[in-house]
Amino acid sequence: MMKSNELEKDQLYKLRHSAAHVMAQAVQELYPEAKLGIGPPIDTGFYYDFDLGQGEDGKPRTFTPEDLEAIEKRMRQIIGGKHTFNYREVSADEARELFKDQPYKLELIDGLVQGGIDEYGNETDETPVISTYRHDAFEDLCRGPHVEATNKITGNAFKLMNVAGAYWRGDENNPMLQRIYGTAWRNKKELKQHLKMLEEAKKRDHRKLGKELDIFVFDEEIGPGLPLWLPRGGIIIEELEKLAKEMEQKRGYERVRSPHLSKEDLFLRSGHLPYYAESMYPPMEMEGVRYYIKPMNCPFHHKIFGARPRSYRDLPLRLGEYGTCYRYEKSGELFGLMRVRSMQMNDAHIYCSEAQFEQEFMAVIDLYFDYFRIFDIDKYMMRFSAHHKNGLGKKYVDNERLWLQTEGLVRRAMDNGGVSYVEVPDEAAFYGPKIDVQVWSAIGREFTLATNQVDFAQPESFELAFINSDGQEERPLCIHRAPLSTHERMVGFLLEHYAGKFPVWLSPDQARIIPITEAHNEYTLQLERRLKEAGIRTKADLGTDRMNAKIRQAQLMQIPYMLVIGDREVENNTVSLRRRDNTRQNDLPVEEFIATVQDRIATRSGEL
RNA sequence: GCCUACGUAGCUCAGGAGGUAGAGCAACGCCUUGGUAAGGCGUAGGUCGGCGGUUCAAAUCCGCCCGUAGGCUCCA
Repeated sequence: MMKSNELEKDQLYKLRHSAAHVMAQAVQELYPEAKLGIGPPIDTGFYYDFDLGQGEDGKPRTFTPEDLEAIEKRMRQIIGGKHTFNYREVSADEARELFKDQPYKLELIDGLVQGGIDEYGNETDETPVISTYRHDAFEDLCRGPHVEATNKITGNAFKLMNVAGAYWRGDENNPMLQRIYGTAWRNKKELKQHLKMLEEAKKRDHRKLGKELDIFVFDEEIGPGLPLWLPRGGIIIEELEKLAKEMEQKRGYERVRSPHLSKEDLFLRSGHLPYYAESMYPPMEMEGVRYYIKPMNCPFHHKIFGARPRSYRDLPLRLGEYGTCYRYEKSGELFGLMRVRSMQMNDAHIYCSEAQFEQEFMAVIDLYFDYFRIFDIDKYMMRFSAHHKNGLGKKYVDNERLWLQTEGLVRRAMDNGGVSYVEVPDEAAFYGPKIDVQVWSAIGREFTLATNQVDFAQPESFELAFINSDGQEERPLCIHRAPLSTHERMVGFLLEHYAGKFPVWLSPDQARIIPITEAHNEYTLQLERRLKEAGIRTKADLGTDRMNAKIRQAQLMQIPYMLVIGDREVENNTVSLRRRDNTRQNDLPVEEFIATVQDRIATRSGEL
């Protein structure tokens, strides 16, 4: 028996799917030339893809926002018609006749007939049944389910949101269709709630907060995807790096450094040029030699491993570096700090024997959990990204045996460690499988934050070896890992995660001292000096604004501690503490305040 | 890269169906000496993203380019 929330989800699903059909009918009436793609329900609504053919200028015709209004209006009329949804099964020939003017539908029918391909182009084991749903004069190839009749869709609880181009079957070599996204809910109140939620999410968008809190900027003249870190952002990065160094030092990592570019030969050997060239900045040539800027640090670390003979006694060798990498992401793929072209990675490579693999791999997973605790992260998903055999020799190193073997190693390690994960095919790196930590941005987009990857390919390309206890040469495995992601993505994520309210240890400004009148300036400056000496990032606000205005500014910048200084404080050598959560503590001895804050910082506490 | 939309002062945004622009905040100056989220007055600040075209005249119309947003593709 279904749980009630699943049942509701199912009803919503049917409602949204039905709304997609109604939209397709409306579009077809308004644009008789339109060819239909697919139109499934999604998380908050539905979409449908259309091919509108060519306009008079010979270019593909597209929708404009005004078109959406007309479509929405017609949809309401159809909904009001209370047409029932009728299911029927048809033979392949009937289906082909029915959709003879719909090339995309014919392609779908072929997929069904041949079996093994569903409407998204993915493989399926299901027995093909060709079915349609009809309401009013509109019949669509569809396996349902649907609501009983169009009036189950609430006329004022859906909204067409936007138009987007989308490639047929998600392949950029296919024609681009016009996709209309809609959102649909049970009632008007739910729709309003959803729209309000979208507004709220915008407020914690890291791009907005980054601007408001002076964390980073982009400059047109420098280039897209190349962020500038402002002093306040720089502090956050310094703190993250400090954390990483502490954690890695305790776990036996050694720090190395490597150049930002290298001769072409290195990336040919590593496999980056064969598999990854599209994402690399083009080469520069000097004295007849081609150089590339590095998209990853691994080849350099492999060279460090190989710089001298290695014994099994050296293993595991853990080489860490906050390396700066550059990747040419396509212009449309850039997204604030979450997807950039210059990035500094919390990178390390662990070289170990196969016997050591499980322990080393799980030590990295444990490190993840340590970080999650520090940052109070509980909404994430571990994704086991495996290869797909169709990509062998294209996006993946062509050695199926080693793929299956290393994937088995990862699966066993995770299962033995009792760590839950979702296995997803065709998401691996070109050199091996990985465990990615998936998180979601404020507006709901999914990102890989951290990653833990096995590499069976590059140790071989670099002919890496160590002498085992039997005196024989043995090939090490390499683990690539970046638990703190890149500085860019991590700060972007943390901005949204904390909604700008960083814990004290990460806050760019930890304390702001606010004198009530000029008469208190001297004590204020004295206090500023004391706090700074105590290692607390402090600024005295001696500006000409009134105290209230200064407090407001400090609040808006999410500064954890505001110290208001007046006659009482000067006289008693105390502070009047206002925390950013608006809790107060008056007549607090300075030493006591300092001790508390120092403790919060030292323990990286989340408490104010 | 592709589809759609947007781009006016440091920031948030008005305005403009062709006649070289306006507010609030921020900045600066003066007044105000004020106990926990904006005290008052004033000054300065923009060839309206860039380059071309149409026009007597372009911020406004057209084209191209750059950047940004929401998607598609791709991805740490």
